[in-house]
Amino acid sequence: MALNSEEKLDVCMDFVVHREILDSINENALSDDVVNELAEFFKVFGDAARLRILHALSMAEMCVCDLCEFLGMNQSAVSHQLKVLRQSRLIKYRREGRNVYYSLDDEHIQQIFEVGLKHIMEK
Amino acid sequence: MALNSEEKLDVCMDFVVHREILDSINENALSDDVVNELAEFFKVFGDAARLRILHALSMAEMCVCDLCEFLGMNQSAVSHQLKVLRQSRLIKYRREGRNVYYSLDDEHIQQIFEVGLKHIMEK
DNA sequence: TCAAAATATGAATATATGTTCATATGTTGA
DNA sequence: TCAACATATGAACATATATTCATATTTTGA
Repeated sequence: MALNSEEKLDVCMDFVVHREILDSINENALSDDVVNELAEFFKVFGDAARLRILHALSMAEMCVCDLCEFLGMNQSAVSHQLKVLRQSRLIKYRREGRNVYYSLDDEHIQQIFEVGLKHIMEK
Repeated sequence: MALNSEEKLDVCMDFVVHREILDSINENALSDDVVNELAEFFKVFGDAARLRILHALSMAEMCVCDLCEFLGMNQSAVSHQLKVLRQSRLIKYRREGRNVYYSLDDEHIQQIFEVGLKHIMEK
């Protein structure tokens, strides 16, 4: 298990450069499960249409038809994106007659936007 | 420009359901530029390998070879991912002899991780 | 009960993204 | 100057993702 700096590795051509650093980083590494869940979570924010939906819903509950008009996208595309957001548990919905009203279901979304905006503003 | 609730729209089959809400949301909508930049920014976090790189670099400066070993990925794949992170200005590098050392270049990365972790832990 | 509206969804297609392979570039020590 | 190492990168390929199209489901009002 524990390699020392004398052992060969197949990753690079020669020796690993900093064994001590690697050991300490491996100790504190996130589990595969956590990393994969995190990636899935952020992936959802990596699409302009979904961001616009989330941002709109942070201001008001909206039905699908409202969102189609706001986004300028057809109903099917919007519904597909809403499904992605639902499955990531970022939004929730309620039915009222023929309409389905969507709203945010995560109090961190605002923070996510803030951090992202800080990054793009400062750079 | 300003539609009232009597006018037809091609997005849905009939009338927009909530004109007032749409108007106020349109007023506060993010610009296309900002939304696209935000999406590009979050897209970078939407990959497990890049998350692991960022998380590792939050603990220590590392050379490419270290990262290959840590990730169990080949050198080319790692370099390609480092390029993505560089271009998003999330990491910086310095050369020291034959090695190139990478480190974080954005003080918001920690916060991004925290918010993401909160989400996956709570749900 | 039936037609029309609002929404959801599967399949197909187009596009974006990640990895690999081969090779180029930059650096060092002999 | 040259060989070997560390890293970067273009092209090809495989996979993932977004959108469209057609159609299914749910609900309401007549």
